[in-house]
Amino acid sequence: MDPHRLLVFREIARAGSIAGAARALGWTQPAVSQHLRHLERRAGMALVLRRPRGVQLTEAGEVLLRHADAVATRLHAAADALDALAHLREGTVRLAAFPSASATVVPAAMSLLGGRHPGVDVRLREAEPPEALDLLSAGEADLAVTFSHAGQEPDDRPGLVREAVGEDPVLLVLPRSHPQAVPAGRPVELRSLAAEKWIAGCERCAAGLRRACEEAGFVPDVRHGTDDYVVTQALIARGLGVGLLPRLALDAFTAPGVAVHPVPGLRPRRLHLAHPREADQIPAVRAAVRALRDTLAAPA
Amino acid sequence: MDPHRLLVFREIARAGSIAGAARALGWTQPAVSQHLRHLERRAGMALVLRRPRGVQLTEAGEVLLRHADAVATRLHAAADALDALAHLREGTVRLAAFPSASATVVPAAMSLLGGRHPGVDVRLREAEPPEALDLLSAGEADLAVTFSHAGQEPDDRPGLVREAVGEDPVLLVLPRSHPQAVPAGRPVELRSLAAEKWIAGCERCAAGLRRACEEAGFVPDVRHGTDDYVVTQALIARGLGVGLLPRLALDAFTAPGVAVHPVPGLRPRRLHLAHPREADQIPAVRAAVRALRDTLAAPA
DNA sequence: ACGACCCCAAAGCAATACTTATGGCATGGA
DNA sequence: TCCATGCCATAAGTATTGCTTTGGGGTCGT
Repeated sequence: MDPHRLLVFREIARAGSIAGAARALGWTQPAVSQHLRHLERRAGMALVLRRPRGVQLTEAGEVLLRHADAVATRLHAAADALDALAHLREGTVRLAAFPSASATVVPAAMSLLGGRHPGVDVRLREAEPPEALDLLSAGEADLAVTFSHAGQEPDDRPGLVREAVGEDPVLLVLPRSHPQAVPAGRPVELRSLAAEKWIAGCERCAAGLRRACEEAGFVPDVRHGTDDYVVTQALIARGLGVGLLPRLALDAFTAPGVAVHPVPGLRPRRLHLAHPREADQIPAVRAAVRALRDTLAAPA
Repeated sequence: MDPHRLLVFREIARAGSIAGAARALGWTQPAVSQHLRHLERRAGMALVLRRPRGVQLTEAGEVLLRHADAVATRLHAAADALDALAHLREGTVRLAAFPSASATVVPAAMSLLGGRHPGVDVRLREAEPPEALDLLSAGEADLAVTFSHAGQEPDDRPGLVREAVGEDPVLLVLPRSHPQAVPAGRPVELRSLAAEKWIAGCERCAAGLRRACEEAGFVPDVRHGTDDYVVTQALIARGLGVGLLPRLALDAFTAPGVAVHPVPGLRPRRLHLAHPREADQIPAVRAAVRALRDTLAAPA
């Protein structure tokens, strides 16, 4: 049952004649006539009776017409649904982002996106960069916000593309009672902290810390490790060590008992968006990328 | 939204890969690839993500798939419905027949048809031949049982075809008390009734009567006219006249007070089936024609 | 009786759809 | 590491399909 012919048949029924259908379709009369002939041959019976002023549907024709109408309705519905997705009246983006971004720039970007395209739905899933890329590879996420520390080669995965969207300065976090914590906000050289006990973050952040210390000429004495920046600050506030935290984490939360200081020469971590190579052919994803770009480009 | 491509897309989704869909369809891989490309171009966005082991549907692809499934289901339903009509598991025949046939051969034929094809539904409408042909021309009936009296040219209408299916002898009906009514069933010459009062049937039957009398050498004295054979016999039984009635009418009903006699040389009326020219391309009509033919060919 | 309007059939041409041929990319095993 | 395999895309060629052209028959109005 060729669906194209079915739609032609629908035009015949609507026009009441083959010639009328041809006019409606912008074709010649024999073109429509042939389609009808093929349909009738496949059906094994007459679908219309040829009368002087046009055609009249047989019972089979009436039956077929109902199905043709249903098909046509579905086709229109399909086109409308795609149109809604194309024009961002609908759509879903499954977004994976690391915690400190999920608490800061991502909500801001979601808000921006929601203002631009109210119909687009974002589903956020918190994931550290490696897991986030896993989600992309597995097809369980459409878009990921990731970071990589200075000197680290961000992992490239087949099929995924990465876009640098900004930097996130890494700052020194001291106990408020620390001798170097005054005056507030003064730059502190890393090498002056060679004797401190350190609290490292996640594996990738710990690697970033070690590399920075190595460049400063010492090996850090890492006593504790946690990828939770609230925990890190709690430890620091109690004087159990010092640490490095990116600004996004501190934007999300700064403990009362800690002091934050810039470290001259300490390179920021770089922020990335990642998604499957063809995902920028998905309007909702493209819009989400734009919203995240715009948010990250704007001054904090 | 080209429905053919939509079905190809459905195969892609089912197979999980373009190459798999091509195998399922018996095509080469680029053929399917091109269909998908066209769909995506018209949609304005990606419908699948190309991955090393196949493709993964995007949100738009999932949406489209649902519509494609609905379309495919409808197409199958349409094919099934036509198949049911083609194989006479379903179907309707709108039959028009004149009264005396409606009371005799038509019920018999309907019963025969019902035994052969229980799913086929016959809707009978009683109509004298001219009206029956009108119904055919107007598309309000599919098949008509008509008659024409000897010497009458049966009216041919454009677009309709006629088939002779038998004869119906015309018999003389006398009051039982009539002098010529004994012995029962003896042949009676028409000219011996020249002095009688006559009761005529419908217009066409009255014309048949006049013609028969003319051939017998007299003009009948027509006192009453009715196309109802029960009324006719009631009048005859009361001695208000004599008349001619076809055997089908008498098969349907014979009044107690009348006697029936053959008339030598009186030509029978001819029975016809009529239908639109292409209506024999309708299985249910064809089956009804066969049933009527078989019934009329069989001995009463 | 003619012209207008339906319809069908056959043959020609052009757009579409599929094939062939080739290359890129990712995965898995020798 | 490299080759083999399976996925995909692109480009060009071919063949079918689908539409047009042309010609002819029938019915209905003026």
